[in-house]
Amino acid sequence: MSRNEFFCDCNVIHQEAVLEVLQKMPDENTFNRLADLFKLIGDTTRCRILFALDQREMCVCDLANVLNMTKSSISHQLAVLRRSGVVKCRKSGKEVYYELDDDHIVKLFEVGLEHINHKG
Amino acid sequence: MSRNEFFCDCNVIHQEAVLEVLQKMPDENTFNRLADLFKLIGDTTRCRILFALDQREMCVCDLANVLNMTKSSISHQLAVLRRSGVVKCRKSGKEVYYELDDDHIVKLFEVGLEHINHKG
DNA sequence: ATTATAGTTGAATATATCTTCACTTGTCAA
DNA sequence: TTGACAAGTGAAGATATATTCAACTATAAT
Repeated sequence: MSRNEFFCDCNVIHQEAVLEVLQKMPDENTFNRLADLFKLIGDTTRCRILFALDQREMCVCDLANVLNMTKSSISHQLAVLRRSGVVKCRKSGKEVYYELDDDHIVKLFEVGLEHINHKG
Repeated sequence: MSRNEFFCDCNVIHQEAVLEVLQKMPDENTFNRLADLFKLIGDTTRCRILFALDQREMCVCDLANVLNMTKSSISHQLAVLRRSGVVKCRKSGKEVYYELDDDHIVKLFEVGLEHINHKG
């Protein structure tokens, strides 16, 4: 096989391996959404927000105190989480209360914690 | 309660909620490691590499062809994955074969895929 | 030995993203 | 109606990170 049949800057070592795996690979969109999901929880601040909201519903000010960060910073991150559909909110007077809106997030945390407790 | 007992730029709305959640929160190190884990798989390229390696062991050149990217780019990302202990490699002649070295990664993928299939 | 190739690596550029700051909005209380 | 405060937001600055490019190493084949 010549290198030009594939799109990399090298020769193909194992053609059948490449083709076999290519067939099994999900499409680009799936990977983008998967990576976006993990990127979403791949930030210390958002991790802590989600963990806190898994304990109980909280308003922005409470979260700011729990995380020891400014309301503005928390609010920006909550907007990200809201847009991604992993948290939802309800307004009550001047306050806005947030809670988790996704069971999978908790599962991901559990598996993630297993991982880091298992490793050094 | 005065605002100065807490560290945020606002008053505390629900003191007991804050204290209760604070008690349940893991320490900083745990969140850093958790976020780092998710950040690790929160990248399209690394997602695809890990997915491919979950199908079978592959060398760098094969991976480059599967992902349609340069060897250099793949190699950089493999170094990241190696340092984090989620892949391991063995050398054979001129080639270096990589494989998954972490069961949790596959579990995380499964839960992640459930999530994105469940949502729109 | 020389050449070709698989793989790694450092530096640089480009891009994404997190926090801060200043301002705005909406709601409650006086 | 005015003041206070919770929350949201756009812009800016700072930081992190992904890919490219150009060496460089190591191995195999001639």
